[in-house]
Amino acid sequence: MTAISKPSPEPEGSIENLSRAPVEAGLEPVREIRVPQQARSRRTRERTLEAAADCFEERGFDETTTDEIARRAGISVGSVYAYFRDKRAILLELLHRTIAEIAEIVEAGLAPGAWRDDDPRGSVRELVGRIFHARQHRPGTQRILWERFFKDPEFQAVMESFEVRLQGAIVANLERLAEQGKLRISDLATATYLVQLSIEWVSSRLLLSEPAHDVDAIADAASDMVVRFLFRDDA
Amino acid sequence: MTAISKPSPEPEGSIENLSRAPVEAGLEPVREIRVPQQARSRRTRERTLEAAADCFEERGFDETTTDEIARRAGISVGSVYAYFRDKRAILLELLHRTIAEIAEIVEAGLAPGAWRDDDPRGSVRELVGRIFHARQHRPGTQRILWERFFKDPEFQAVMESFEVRLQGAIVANLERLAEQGKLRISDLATATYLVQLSIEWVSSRLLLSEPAHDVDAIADAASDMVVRFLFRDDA
Amino acid sequence: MTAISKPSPEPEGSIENLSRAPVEAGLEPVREIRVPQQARSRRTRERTLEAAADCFEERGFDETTTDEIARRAGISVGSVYAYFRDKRAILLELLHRTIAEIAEIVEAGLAPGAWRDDDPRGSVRELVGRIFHARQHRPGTQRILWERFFKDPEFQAVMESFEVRLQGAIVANLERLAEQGKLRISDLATATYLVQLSIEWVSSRLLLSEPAHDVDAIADAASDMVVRFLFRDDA
Amino acid sequence: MTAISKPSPEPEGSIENLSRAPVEAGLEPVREIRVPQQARSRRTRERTLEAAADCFEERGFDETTTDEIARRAGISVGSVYAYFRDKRAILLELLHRTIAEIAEIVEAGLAPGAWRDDDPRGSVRELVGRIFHARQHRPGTQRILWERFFKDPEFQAVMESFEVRLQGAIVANLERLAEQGKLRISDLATATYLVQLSIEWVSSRLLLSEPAHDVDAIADAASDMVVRFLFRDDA
DNA sequence: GATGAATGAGTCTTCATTCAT
DNA sequence: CATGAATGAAGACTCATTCAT
Repeated sequence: MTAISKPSPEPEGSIENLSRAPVEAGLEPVREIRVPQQARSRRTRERTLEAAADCFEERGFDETTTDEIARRAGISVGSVYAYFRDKRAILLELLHRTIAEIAEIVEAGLAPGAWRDDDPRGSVRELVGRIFHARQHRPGTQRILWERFFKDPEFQAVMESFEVRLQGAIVANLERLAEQGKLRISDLATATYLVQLSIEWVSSRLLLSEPAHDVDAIADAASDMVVRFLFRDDA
Repeated sequence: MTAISKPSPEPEGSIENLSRAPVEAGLEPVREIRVPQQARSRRTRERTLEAAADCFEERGFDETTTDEIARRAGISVGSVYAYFRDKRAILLELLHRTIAEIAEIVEAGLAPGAWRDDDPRGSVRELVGRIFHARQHRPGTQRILWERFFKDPEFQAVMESFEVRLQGAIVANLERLAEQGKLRISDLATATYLVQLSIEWVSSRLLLSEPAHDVDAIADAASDMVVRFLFRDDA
Repeated sequence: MTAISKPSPEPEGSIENLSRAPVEAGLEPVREIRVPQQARSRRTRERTLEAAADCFEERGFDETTTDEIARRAGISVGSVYAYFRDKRAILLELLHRTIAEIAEIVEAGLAPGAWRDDDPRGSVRELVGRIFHARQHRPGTQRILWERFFKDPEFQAVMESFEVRLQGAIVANLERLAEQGKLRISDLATATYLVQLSIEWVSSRLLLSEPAHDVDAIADAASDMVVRFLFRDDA
Repeated sequence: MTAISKPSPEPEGSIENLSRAPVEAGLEPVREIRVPQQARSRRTRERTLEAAADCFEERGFDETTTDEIARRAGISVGSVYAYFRDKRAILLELLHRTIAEIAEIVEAGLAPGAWRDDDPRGSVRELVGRIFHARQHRPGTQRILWERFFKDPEFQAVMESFEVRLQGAIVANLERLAEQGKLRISDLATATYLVQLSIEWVSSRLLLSEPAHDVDAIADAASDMVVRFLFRDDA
């Protein structure tokens, strides 16, 4: 069984620490996690994250040992544990970074400049393109993150919170179109939920597949699906 | 679509931790896996599978020990290993069974009797309903299976091969409608791929969520999405 | 820091194992501790205890690794952990056994047959002799146990409960002598507390010392101290 | 009595885990331990000792990390190692200080002014009172020191050397009383050994106990025990 | 002088799997 | 056939100590 720490919020008390002074219960050790201030520190922390991402992608999360991460980062295990509570915390940070990167790419397609109310079709197509593009970034890491999604509530929560935010941004644009009478659907939230999950999943599955698929054709078709679902034909 | 049909016997190199078998390749230990003939044997094997499914759902695959499975099944570890090559083989069989159950439910909706060319909308809605229904069966196990899907190529292959079969069945029906000029799309394979993945994912995500969603409303909307994507308005 | 598990009564939940399925909190793994029924089992467990006692005496508790214990017992670490929750549990059992052995020797000196009301001096001297004798058994182990006494409340509690029992047995004899007017003290409990602690400590310290002391002379003197404290001169 | 005066510098072979110093004997690393001259240095060293004492009392010696000590003292780990060879050296200094404090209190009761040959009973009672009082100082630290006493020969040696000195001081007083024919015992050394150990132990055990005991009553009884053991009734 | 980043050997414990009884 | 005792490789994590800055 691989050692996995509990989702972060809770204090470490209930885990590991085997090492509990029987004499004085209640006082937890509270290992300090170093917050890098100097350049050397920051560099070490960064190298750890990169090395971990590489290892996770190559061998998987459970199959990667902290020793391997350290070796690959060219540092010692001790240093890994100076910056991260445990192995899971490293992946959790990779999740946050990955989502931030995806969000930046995708949400740019929903901003006023990018989204054009007068060309919903084009806007949808571009958004789909952005999502597909974002999912091509660090596919190995994204695979690991999906795997954790089903195992670890905190990972699930983080991903869902991003999805919700994204759906919110989409609904905001749709609401304007609704006022213009261009929409075919009335329950914007449900429709957006469906559309967002569908596009997300198709793009995620593409990154798992052998590159046999014609990604552009699929993006085109996906846009068609979304457009026909949401918009009146004369929109 | 990738559908690696890697025959079971080979140990999965990339899936460590699942079998700490001797490293020497070639000379397989050749432990005989019992194929139960008598009723009592079959019953024992069955109990083991049920016990394993319960354990996996409660604690997860990695977190379940073979001892727990044996204890829950009321047998000894040794007996577990008499019927299954290893722990992973148990989950693999659960995967096959789960897919068989889902397939039975879903493919019934594609059979001549159930699918009505004169009512594509209704047929789609019923199919969606069947998929949603199928995914509600043993949601815990399905969660575990998705988790493995991202870790283990064989699990991925098995699932994809079901998807391909399902898509084939859908395409078969669509082809008739295409001949009748009722379809809006031309690339049936791609469209079906999109539709199948989307519906599958939405239904899978519903089983992970708190039961806050209005499943019927989502099924309705999902049907709308599919119908508008595939069919001419006058179909 | 050496890993020490919490005193046994509490469930393992708050400790170690790291390995907690994040998905389903609350369900603890509960490693089964094997209760040996067959002869082979019992023998393995016994060998483990002996090996552990030897190791602890030679190197100390913290300095002994479970691997060393296993190696010395001629078994594998896994087997050690099959019979004992953790390293501390082994020492705890050694504590219980040691106390049982000491108790048997010492309490025999307080039984009706051994204790003679008509010869309090002789009875005290014999009791002191028994205590000194008992403390010479496995002195290395007793040293380790004293060390734990100051670190671990459960060890302290076990030892104190033996002391209390012993004091009770002494008081029972003194009460008869009190009725016969032979005692010089009135607060039997306090006097017994003093006497028991003093003799115990002197005998414990002797086992730590180089064998330079004249144990018999000290036992004689200790008896004198106790007798003069408790009994009238004409008793 | 054994009083091994092992000079500090040598690393204690049997006390592992206290110094993971290079194994090569002979070529000592010769890290300079700073002897503070200036007031600020002395203050820093002092703060470190206080911080360490606090930590040790709260969590125990093994459970306290040098980082914790440094943090609590408001300095860096490096500085701790500038003033102390290692963690053990800190506790060793606390031992010396504690003993010095106890000695001051107790030996004052044996000085000509305090000890009154014409009132042995009162003098004994006062001495017992002083010992009990001394043991109430920093009980947490004293608990840690007792724990080390059983683990570390140097700690044992230091404590025993104090005991020997104390016993010497007691014997010096008793010898005068012996000349006055007031003593009941002839082997002063043995008797003093017994008495010193007994009182020491009773007072030490009181500091471990819940404060349920009537300390004064116990001190009274302990004095009675000693007096009746040592002195003629008409003394 | 002081700092605190880095080191890495060392330990406990787990659990899939085997095989003697 | 079933049992369950035994195996032992493997891995996460700690922390005393050093030393470059």
